[in-house]
Amino acid sequence: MRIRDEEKQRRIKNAMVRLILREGIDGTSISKIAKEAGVSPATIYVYYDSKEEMLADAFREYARKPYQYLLQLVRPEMDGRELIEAIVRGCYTFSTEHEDVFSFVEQCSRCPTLSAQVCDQECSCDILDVIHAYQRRGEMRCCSDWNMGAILFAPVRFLAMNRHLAADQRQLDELIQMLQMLLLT
Amino acid sequence: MRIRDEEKQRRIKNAMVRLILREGIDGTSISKIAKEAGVSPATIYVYYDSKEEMLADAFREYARKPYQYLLQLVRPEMDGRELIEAIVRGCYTFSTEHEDVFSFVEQCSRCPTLSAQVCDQECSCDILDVIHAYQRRGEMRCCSDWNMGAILFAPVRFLAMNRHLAADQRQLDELIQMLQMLLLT
Amino acid sequence: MRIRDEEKQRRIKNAMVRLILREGIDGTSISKIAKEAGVSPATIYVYYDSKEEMLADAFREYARKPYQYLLQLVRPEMDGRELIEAIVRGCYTFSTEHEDVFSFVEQCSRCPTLSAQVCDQECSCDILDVIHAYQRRGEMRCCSDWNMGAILFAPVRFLAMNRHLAADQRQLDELIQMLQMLLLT
Amino acid sequence: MRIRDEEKQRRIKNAMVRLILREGIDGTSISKIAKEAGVSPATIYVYYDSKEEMLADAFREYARKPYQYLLQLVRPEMDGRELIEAIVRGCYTFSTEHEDVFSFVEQCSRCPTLSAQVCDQECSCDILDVIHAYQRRGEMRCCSDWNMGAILFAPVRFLAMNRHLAADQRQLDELIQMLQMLLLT
DNA sequence: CATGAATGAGAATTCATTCAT
DNA sequence: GATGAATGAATTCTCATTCAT
Repeated sequence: MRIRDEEKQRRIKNAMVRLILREGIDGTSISKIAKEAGVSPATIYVYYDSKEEMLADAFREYARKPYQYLLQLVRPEMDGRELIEAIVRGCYTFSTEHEDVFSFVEQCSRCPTLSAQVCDQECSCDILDVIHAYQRRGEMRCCSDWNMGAILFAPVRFLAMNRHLAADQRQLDELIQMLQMLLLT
Repeated sequence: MRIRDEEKQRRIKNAMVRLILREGIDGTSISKIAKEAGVSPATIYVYYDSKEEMLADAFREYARKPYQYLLQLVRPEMDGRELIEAIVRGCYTFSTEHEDVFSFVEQCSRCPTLSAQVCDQECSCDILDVIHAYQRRGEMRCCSDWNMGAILFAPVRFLAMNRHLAADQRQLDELIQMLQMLLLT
Repeated sequence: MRIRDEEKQRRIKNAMVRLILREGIDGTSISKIAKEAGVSPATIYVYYDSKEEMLADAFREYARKPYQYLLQLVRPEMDGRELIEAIVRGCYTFSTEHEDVFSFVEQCSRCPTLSAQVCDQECSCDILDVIHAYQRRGEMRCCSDWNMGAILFAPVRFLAMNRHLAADQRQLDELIQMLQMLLLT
Repeated sequence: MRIRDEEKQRRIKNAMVRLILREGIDGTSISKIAKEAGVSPATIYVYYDSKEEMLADAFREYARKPYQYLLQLVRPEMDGRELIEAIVRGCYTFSTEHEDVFSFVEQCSRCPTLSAQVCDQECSCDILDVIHAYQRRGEMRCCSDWNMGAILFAPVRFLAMNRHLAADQRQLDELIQMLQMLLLT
């Protein structure tokens, strides 16, 4: 018996995400994914019951990725100012270094048939917990988690999305400054 | 004769946008659109050369819609505080009252094969001009247009997107307050 | 607009029935049918929503055919003896002259996913009505319709099915004689 | 070791027959059979070279079953009247108690790619031999074996097939009476 | 012997588009 | 201009079978 190959499943997922970056969800078919991953289309159905399920599964996994990335960056010794910079800059860096994952998650979260799979709030809860500590210590302004997420992540993602037209480092620096102004006490 | 034609083209566009809200771009086919619009698939090709072109055309048109909606709301006699409230609340209201258009634009702007069709900056230029006036008068903080757009529109859209999980009026009020704090001088 | 072609639908049905005679229901695919009918596989879906529906529709139509064939053969001036001969011999002749339809109906009526589509009793009701008249006149033995059908049609179909191994004219003559003996008064 | 093997082969066959009752020959695949039997698809190929061969083998085995069942029922001390009743009623009972086998054999014998595997005449030869004895003793009417089979088995199978619509015990009693009338001397 | 993984071939069906009227 | 019919190409997914362990 051939043993189930975790690495092959990874290859399939990666191929899918890469393709969706290039051609969009609606331009990405099972057979293209199979070709990109170097497996047979039928093999994909060894690992997933349907295309829908494959997308949902990857969405659920990758939606956490940017927040996990941020968690690695924040250090307890940072003050509030540094925290905000780390988060916003980290968010931007992730989007550029993993633009496939970034684009994939952005597309999925707007897709009506997929968006229900993931609650952004839940994905960001760990990083929100970090922020809660700063809020309790009076270093950061208090507001609802939804607004904290909205303010901290949405604008920088907007910049990242338009980075080819617009954003350079100065843009990002300015945004960081503004958010520090707004969120620090 | 001419009137009837444009009315039909509108029906097609509306049907498309409605469908894309329900089933996503990749679940929306020409024949489904035709059925939803009550016309023959062939009729769609009287008005558009291809599906791609139809999407692009609608994207170009609808991307301006939320900003046109805002322009109607702002009045010269508003002060900065009122302007920000009008914009943010208007943005939210548009998303709920025209959720098909909102979802359509969100999906298209994340789709790699469509996003190049539209520069958000250009769509928002009129409302940005209004803001420029406030900035010149010293009523609003100066920052790059990209960041102004990022801060003013992205967070409220995030709330609108998650409105079924999260956002109620209080959430929105809080966001408005924060943005007033940040952007007023 | 091209006009809907009844003759094309006929060609599709005929192709299907011919193929099912040669290769059985489970050896008959849409693309084989399309090839046999000289149309594109997609064209079949202009006329039917699914393979299942196509089979069901044809089954419903063809299940009546052998009984309609019999109705043509029986004449009011026949006596009971002649009636039975006409029916049994007609049943056999139909099976040989339209072996595709015969085989198709036999296969469908044994298939669990199709058999519910057709009630044999209903298909044979006209010929049963003819028999009822003979029964009322005392020319034929009375029994339930189900048993009349069972006795009149099932044995001759069995012979027809095995005609390559077994049945010749003498066999059929013998069967007719026996049924006359049994059913005449 | 040997015993375990045969038990597994039996499980596979039973699973196949059960499935074919539920979903028909064309809805029954190797992997469904494997799942139903609780083995791996590959295991099936330990016992059979191909799906075709598996079907053919089972058909050859099961086609004899109803006649073996009848043989158990007939007793030398029966007179002709009792014999006919035993056969017809037995035939019916078998169809209800082993409806999977009954449906399987009915389906296979109508399937053009399988029917050649089995000659019904050969399967029924033992029970026909019993009847021959009664014929030689003058207790039963003489006719060809094909017609004897046609008359004795086909009608009751027809009733069994339609048992949910039609046949109850009274129906069966009537049929038995008619066949006694016809076949006894 | 037994197996889950793997797959080329093919299944049913849908797609975007064109045709003929 | 408008249409339902028609279709080649592509879609998702399943199949019978083989592989490697």
